[in-house]
Amino acid sequence: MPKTIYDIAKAANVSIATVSRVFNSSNTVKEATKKRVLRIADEMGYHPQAYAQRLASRRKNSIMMLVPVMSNHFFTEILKGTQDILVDLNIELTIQNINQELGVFRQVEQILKRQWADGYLLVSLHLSEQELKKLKRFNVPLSLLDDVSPTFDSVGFDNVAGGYKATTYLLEKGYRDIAFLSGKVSSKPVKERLQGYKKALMEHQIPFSDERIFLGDTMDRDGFTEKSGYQAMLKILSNYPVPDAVFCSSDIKAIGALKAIKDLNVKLPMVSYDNLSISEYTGLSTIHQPMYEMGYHATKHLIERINNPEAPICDHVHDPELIIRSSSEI
Amino acid sequence: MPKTIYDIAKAANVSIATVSRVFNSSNTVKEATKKRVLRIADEMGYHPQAYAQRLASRRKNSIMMLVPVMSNHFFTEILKGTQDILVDLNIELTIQNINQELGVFRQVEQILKRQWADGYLLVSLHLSEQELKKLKRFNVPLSLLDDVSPTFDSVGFDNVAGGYKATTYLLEKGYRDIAFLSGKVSSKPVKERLQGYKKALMEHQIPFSDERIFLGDTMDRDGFTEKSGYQAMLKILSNYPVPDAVFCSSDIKAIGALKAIKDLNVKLPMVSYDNLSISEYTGLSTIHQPMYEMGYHATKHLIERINNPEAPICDHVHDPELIIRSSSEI
DNA sequence: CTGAAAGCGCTTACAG
DNA sequence: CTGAAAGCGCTTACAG
Repeated sequence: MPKTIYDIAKAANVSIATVSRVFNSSNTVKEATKKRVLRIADEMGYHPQAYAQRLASRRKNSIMMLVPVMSNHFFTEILKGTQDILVDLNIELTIQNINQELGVFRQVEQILKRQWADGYLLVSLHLSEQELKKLKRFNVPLSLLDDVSPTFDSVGFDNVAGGYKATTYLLEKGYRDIAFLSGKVSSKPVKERLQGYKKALMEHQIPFSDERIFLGDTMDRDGFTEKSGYQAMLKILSNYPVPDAVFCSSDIKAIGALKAIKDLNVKLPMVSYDNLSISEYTGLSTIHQPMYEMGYHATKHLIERINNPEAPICDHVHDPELIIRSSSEI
Repeated sequence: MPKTIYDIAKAANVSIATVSRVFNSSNTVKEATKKRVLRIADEMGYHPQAYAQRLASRRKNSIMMLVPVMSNHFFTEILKGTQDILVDLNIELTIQNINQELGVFRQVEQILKRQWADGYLLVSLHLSEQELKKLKRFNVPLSLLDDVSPTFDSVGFDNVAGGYKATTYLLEKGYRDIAFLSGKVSSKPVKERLQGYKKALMEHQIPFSDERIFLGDTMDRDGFTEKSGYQAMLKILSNYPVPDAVFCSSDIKAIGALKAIKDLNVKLPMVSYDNLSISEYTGLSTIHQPMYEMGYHATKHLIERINNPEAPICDHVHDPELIIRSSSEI
């Protein structure tokens, strides 16, 4: 049987209040008593139960991160930024995986209701503005990461600008027939990147055509997989006329696409999106997103919001940066 | 202010016991009452608080996964296996990140003491046998993943066999001077893979030499990074004589190594380890580990252990499988 | 089918 | 510096 505060109190010959004070590092406890209690607690393997503690204190000292883990590297970087803030403040972080197939909004709502944490970090969840407004009623600090919204604090990317930058680069190199290697079309970032692509075309007086959007057949993880990129590139290369450059919606897809290009032994310049750490080693020209900084800022905003619920809402939009490596230089 | 069970009880004109029963889907509540309570609760945005609920019921219905998130793809696959079991059983999963720089054992101990969950899944933590024994005293269900131990249920890989298989393949192709591209030498999987490498050499009467072990300079994430692989391969290629084949301790390192090979425009056959999903698209010959299955089995064992603490300890060791692609075929 | 009441393991004014 | 006691928001025999 696990030990309780009563067991420790009895063994140390003090009241439970004293034991509690020791564990909450109150400095009103005599040094000798403190030491004794700590020793006995250690011997008996005791530590206050998280649940009881949080119920009684009504403080949670914890924030929760909701993520669709699909985003691998992306997520790891964000996590580093988050942890760098939290460690100093001694705030606990719990990660909850959101299953994209099971109704994202309902899962979020369920979690908020249960009052696990002092605040929540919603990563890449892309809820609609309407859904976000509904979450307001829980009246709980909440920060969006990889998203922008007037409803909550948010730290996002300008995906439109990213798509625009990537496409413009290819246009300025003289390519006219640029394909868009898309992810799942309903995905918010994909839509925005496409929008930037269109804008760039328009500025160069190149008509946009639906037929220049290519998709893989596999659509798990919003189509952000190597396989899906491979399939789409196969389609691009079997098209007539073959486009003379490609803007690819993600690095992971680009890795798959690169293989198709290699397998068919052709050349096709490509710029993609994300700048994962493998991208540097596979020579991808790509749009970089400062993920660490995002994690850092979003977490910071959340903490500030917890401490001051009435502060004006703030949103950060990080500018995308184009990084040129070999994939775009034929 | 968040609503409590009292608010709902009052609004619905029932006792708090009835409200509680509704949320615990007891079937002793009259259908009409149930509906009314549910409607009112929904209107008021009420749901039982996790903390209070778990304290009162002494059931947690939740398991916790402890991971050093360093392992990207690896982890994602495992998570899928875990979730596929948990969803059906309606058990909650909490993910806790373990910081490898902050004393793994102490963090684990701390978490176990706080009694968050009914059981814990320790992923790739590689605690020593001695440390594991110390955890016994918490008397809590615990399953190891990517580890083997007689002390707890475990699902691991035979890293020695994997290293042996990879090296033997290269030996049988006729290569005699095979380098080992290592990760951090203190890492348990690295040690074991090295052991398999040595065993294979010995069987072919090839003397082992420390000078054939190459390391990168960057050692974050136990040296499992592209950068570290790149650095190490640069060393290999500047060595005289240049080895005629390489066994690389991880796919991520191999991606970096591949770039070095390409940059210097040489050829060097290589087999690596992990079979990440990018490996298929970058042509890595590698050792495959069935990660999904592992997640699945480890979770299953944990649930069984929770239901039957006295069952005999069981451990699964998954056999590694060699997958040949282009990187080893010059 | 429903309610009154004890209890889960803590924290924290309050009093000394 | 320490203790007695109320309370955090729930669940669950027990009784009806």
